[in-house]
Parts: sequence; structure tokens; C-alpha cells
Amino acid sequence: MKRSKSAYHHGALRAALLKTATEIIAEQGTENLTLRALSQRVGVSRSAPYRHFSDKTALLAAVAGEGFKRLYHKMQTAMIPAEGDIPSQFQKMGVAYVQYAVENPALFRMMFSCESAIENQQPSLDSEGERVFDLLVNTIKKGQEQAQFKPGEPLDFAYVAWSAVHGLATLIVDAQIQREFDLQALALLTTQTVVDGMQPRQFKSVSAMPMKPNGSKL
Amino acid sequence: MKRSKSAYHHGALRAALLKTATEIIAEQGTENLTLRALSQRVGVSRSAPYRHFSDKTALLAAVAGEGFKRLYHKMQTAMIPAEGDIPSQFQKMGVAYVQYAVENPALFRMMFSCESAIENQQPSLDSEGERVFDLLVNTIKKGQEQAQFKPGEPLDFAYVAWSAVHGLATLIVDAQIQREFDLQALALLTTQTVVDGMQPRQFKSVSAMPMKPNGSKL
DNA sequence: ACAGTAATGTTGACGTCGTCAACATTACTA
DNA sequence: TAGTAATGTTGACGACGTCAACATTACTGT
Repeated sequence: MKRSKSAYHHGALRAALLKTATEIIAEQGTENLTLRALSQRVGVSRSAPYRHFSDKTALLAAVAGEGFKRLYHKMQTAMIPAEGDIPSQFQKMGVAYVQYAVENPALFRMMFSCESAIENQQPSLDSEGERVFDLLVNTIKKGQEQAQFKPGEPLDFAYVAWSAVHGLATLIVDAQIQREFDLQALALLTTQTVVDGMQPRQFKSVSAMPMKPNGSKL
Repeated sequence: MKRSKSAYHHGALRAALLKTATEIIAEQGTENLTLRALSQRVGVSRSAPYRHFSDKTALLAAVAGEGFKRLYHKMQTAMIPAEGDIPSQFQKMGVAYVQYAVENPALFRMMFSCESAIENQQPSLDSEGERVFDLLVNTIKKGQEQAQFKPGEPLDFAYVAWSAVHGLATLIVDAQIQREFDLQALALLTTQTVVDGMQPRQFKSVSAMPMKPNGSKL
């Protein structure tokens, strides 16, 4: 642990690379992240990262994994204060999701563009993302048990809800929705609309129709 | 138009570049599109594209513009058969949107990742996208006039609806939702949920959901 | 304590890419 | 028909990701 003398070995290069890469991505965007510039900024030579990551994509995947971990944490803590009120929990998760994207636009974009490019990187990436999704599914299930949400396959509704907030986040991050807009209000309206759309019909007549439209694989 | 003799001048290079670029993007993804490979495939030398596009980004922007044009057309024709029934029009637009993304995953992704990178390319790119959006806003306005949708700023609801279908499309395109899933049904459920969420509070329930238990692929 | 090996970091080099300048060829217009 | 604009080509440059060969340090068993 002698950090003073010969600094030939960095000591915590992997972590430093992840941290600095995240910074550069936030500052200049993922497409402007260069392994050489990253290495230089960390104070190491250009091909040192290859001792810790098989290639650039693997490094990005690791950064994305960190991003998912933080997103998961943010969503989880956001829904705590709404304990008991499922629709409110639901809404707070969604707003936190959008907020995370607004706060980390380039990272957020990279998180979802890199996963499909990698297909099957180390499991951490997928599993982190799945934890967020499970959180959503479970909330929907609980809402259905409490008759706050209409019946139906929770997985399908989870995808619907995820689509709504993910779409809003993506549109903001891709500058399709100007940041001057009241994004907070828009996120609330989006989640509210989804919640309303999932609400069971108050005065139902003949509908109900426990739809199970998912008549295909999976 | 002597195409037989000396083919020093291509004649329609710009169009050929756009066409072939679209093909390569569909085949290998945008990140694997190379100006050199594109030029070679068109049968022209590597820096010929620079006579028609200031740089690679400009070419991609033009391809994206074509993509928006086709998306707009697909949505517009999709809603025609549902004339009069605003919610149905609404839903058909959304499903067409998702379907377009499923059919052109790489192009769809590029269309939205390139726009923010370019900021202010030629106006065609933005305006094409705005035409799609205007279509959505007008449909919502009409729906509100007919009391099919609850009152409120149409622009906000348009963003909500756009977010829902765009999110679904993005998640599919980014392989977050497996293609084995019944995407048609998911698109219908998504649009239906948004429509329900935008419905004014009332007692009667919506008629049966137009779910086709059949079509597993769009 | 120390040799030997694994881990980690460096340097040089290669191939590919986007891009530009200089040049060649063709189209078009006065 | 001359001359200029439009279009296409070639050579070159710098930046990038990546690898092989090498240098340095950490760590292990004895």
C-alpha cells in the first residue's frame, strides 16, 4: 500500500477507470470517450485498461452496470416514503426513473444502448437491470392484490409502465423533449396516466375480461 | 443519361448512398457503418460522399430524415381505416409506431440517437419528426372535443402518449424486451392503457379490448 | 528471507477509420 | 466551343482500438 514511492502499479486502476469513465461520459458523451484519453486522465498508459477489461465494450458494460446499480438504489429509496400506498409507490418509482435519466443523460443512454450491443456480457449487467424490473413487477402484484390495479398479467403491465417512464426518459435524454419543459410535472402526468389506465373500472358493467393476451411464448 | 460509358460520375450518388447506408444499417447496425465500406458498396471511392454530405454525421442525419418520413407515412396510413373513432385512431398510430421500430430496429435507434448529437442539422430532420408529433397532438385535440379524452393540455398528453409507445419501441429495439414476446399484444395493451388513463371519469366501461390472441409477431 | 511466478503497467506497432488537399474527369452554360 | 462548376479519385494525416513484447511489482510457498 505504499502509494508514495514508485507508482508503477496504480493500485486501484479498475475502480479509477470506472469512475473517470463515468465522468468523461457525463462531460462529453459516450461517443467521445476514448480509451487513450481515459487512460491519460487516470495517469496510466494507453493499454493499461486491457489488464482489467477485455476491450472498450467491456469497460462500458461495467460502467453501465454501476449505472443500473445506482438507478435501482434511487428508485428503491424513492418509494420508501410512500409505504402502503401502492399507486403512490408506483408513481414515485417512475418519477425517480425519469429523474435519474435527467441527471445522467449520457450515462442513461449508454446503459441501454450498450446492453443490446453486448448481448451477454457478465451477468451483473443483466441482473442489475432485472432487479429494477422485479421491483416494478412486485409493486404491480401488490397493487392487484389490494384491488388498486385491474387484474391481468403483472408482467405485461410492468412492461407497459416501464415503457411509459422509459420512453419519457429517453425522449428527454435524446432532446426530443426540451429540458425547459416542466419535466417533473410531465413525469407525474405520465405515471398518473398509467396508474389511471391500470385502475379497475369503478362501475364496471360487462367488461372485467381478465385478459390474458399473452398467448405466445415466454 | 449515358450510364453505359465512362461511369466516372455516378449520376445519382446521393440517393444511392442513402439507400445503401440504410441497407447496411439494417444489416450490421449503425455502429458498424463505415463510410469506406459504404462507398465501396456503392461502387465509388472513399471520399466521394463528401461531395454530397459534409461529414458522416450529416449522412446519418439524412438517413434518419428518410426514416422519419417513412414512419410518418406508416402512422398516417395506419390510422385511416379507423376514421371517426378517435381512440382507435390513437391506438393504431401507436401500434404502427412500435411496428415500425420492430421492423427497422437499427434505423429506429439511430433516428433518435443521431438527432441529439446533431442538434441543428438541416431543418428537414426536425420538421419530419414534428409532423409525426403534430399528427398526435391533433388527434388528442379531436378526442378532447368529442369528450373521448379528459381535458388538459393536449401537448402534455401527447408527450405522455408518445412516451408510452416510444418507450415500448425503444425497449424492444434495445433488446430489453425479448422479441419472442407477443409484441403486438403488448403494443395494444400499452396504447389501451394510455387511452384508458386519458379517459374522462365515467361509469361505463370501454368495450372489449381488441386483443388478437393470435398474432405473435408484428 | 528469497526465488519464482502471477499480476500489473509500458512501449512500439499495426490496421482501420474519418477527413482533407490536390488532382482528374465530366457536365453545363455563356 | 471555351471555361467554369460539379463531381469523383488518390494520397496522406492524425486519432483510435488493440495486440505483442517487454518492464516492474506483488505475492506465494519453502
